[in-house]
Amino acid sequence: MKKNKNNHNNTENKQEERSRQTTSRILAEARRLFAEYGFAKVSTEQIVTAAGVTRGALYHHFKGKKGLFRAVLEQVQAEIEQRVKAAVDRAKDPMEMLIAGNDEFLAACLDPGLQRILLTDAPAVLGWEEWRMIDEGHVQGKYRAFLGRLMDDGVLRPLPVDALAHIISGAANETAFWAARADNPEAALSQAQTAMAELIRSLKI
Amino acid sequence: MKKNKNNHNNTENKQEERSRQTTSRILAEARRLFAEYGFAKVSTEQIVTAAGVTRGALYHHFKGKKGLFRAVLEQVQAEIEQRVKAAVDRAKDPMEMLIAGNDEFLAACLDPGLQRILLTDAPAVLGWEEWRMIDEGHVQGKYRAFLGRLMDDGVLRPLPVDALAHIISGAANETAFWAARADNPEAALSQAQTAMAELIRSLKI
DNA sequence: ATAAATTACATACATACTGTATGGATGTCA
DNA sequence: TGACATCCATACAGTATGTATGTAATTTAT
Repeated sequence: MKKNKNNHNNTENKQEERSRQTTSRILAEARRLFAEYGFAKVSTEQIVTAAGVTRGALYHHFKGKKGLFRAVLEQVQAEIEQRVKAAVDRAKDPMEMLIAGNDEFLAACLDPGLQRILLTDAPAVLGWEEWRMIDEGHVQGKYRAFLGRLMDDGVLRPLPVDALAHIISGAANETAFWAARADNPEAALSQAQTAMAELIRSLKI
Repeated sequence: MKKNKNNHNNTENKQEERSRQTTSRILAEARRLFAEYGFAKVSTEQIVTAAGVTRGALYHHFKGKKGLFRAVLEQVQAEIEQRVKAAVDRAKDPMEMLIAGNDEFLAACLDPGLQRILLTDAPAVLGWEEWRMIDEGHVQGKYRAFLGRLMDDGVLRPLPVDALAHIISGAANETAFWAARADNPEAALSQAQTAMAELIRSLKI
């Protein structure tokens, strides 16, 4: 037997608990260090030392440095998705949902550390295709869905949905970089949100 | 004395010629390998072997692997700038120039190898800020210039120029990735160009 | 013209980092 | 309780970068 399958509820399992602790501590330190210094400049040794374990633990729980990065990325993506989803749900009609989601995405990406992980390192480390596939399940997919729906409803002019989804999401990514580095990031964020909203609205029929 | 200052015309200088040869061969092989495998997966040894020299030559002419990458990037940027410039010059009014330049940029970025160097690896290797500064002098600056001019002329709605320049250029970058990976890249390119042109035109007053 | 100095590399070396193999300690289950 | 699995530390091998040193070719100075 491998798994404790009939351990239905919370029969306390010390190993599982220990694993979770170690895994999450490695994950947390990796995220902090990747955010601050970037993937290439952080060694696995630094990460595990900060987490109070050895590289053995890292390679036991993750598929190498890349695997660890992937896990960090998924965590970041999940958090952003949650924020965006909440903002979207607060909006009324689809058009406002799209814009609210975009606003929230821009706001969430205002942190340079998060940007480095999500937008700078991820495509380089995982390759654009894998990055895109991961993002598709979180942010990118939503853009496409809303744009498609808005076109079907006759709110937006008919345009190639795929192309447009990438246009919008690419614009958002790059704009987030810019806003984060601006002299006044908050003001820049606001400008970026306004400009993108204007642009999206100008796609109406 | 250090320099051969009074070597005005083509008094043949063997050392200079040799340097140029070596430098350009290293540069060419580096570009080819970076394009195919990405910065991280190519070793300096591979590059110099392909170029028929040793790592000593590389470190003599460039500031390490990063310095070599920077040189490759500048070369790529210069080529793209030239293509874009030519396309812009062929257009009539400023609005058409902007769109023609954008079309040409998208077309130039259709090569995945070029994308990897210019859009994927460059920000990760050099950091977003240095990447931006380099691009500012080539592509990004032109977007801003045209957008600013079109607003001053009252052709485009008044919007924050900086934000808009990043929106457009970010959209172009991401769209290029998408088009290059599409089942039919040529068709996707065409769609991307059309969609972006539509979007830019919809910013008119 | 020849000695001195500079340039353009090649070679050798020190260091660092990744991934894997191995082993031990603890926990789990029959 | 004994077999087995899990978790993780340690040791090791391979590879990569950057630097220091040496050398031959070439340019400059006298």
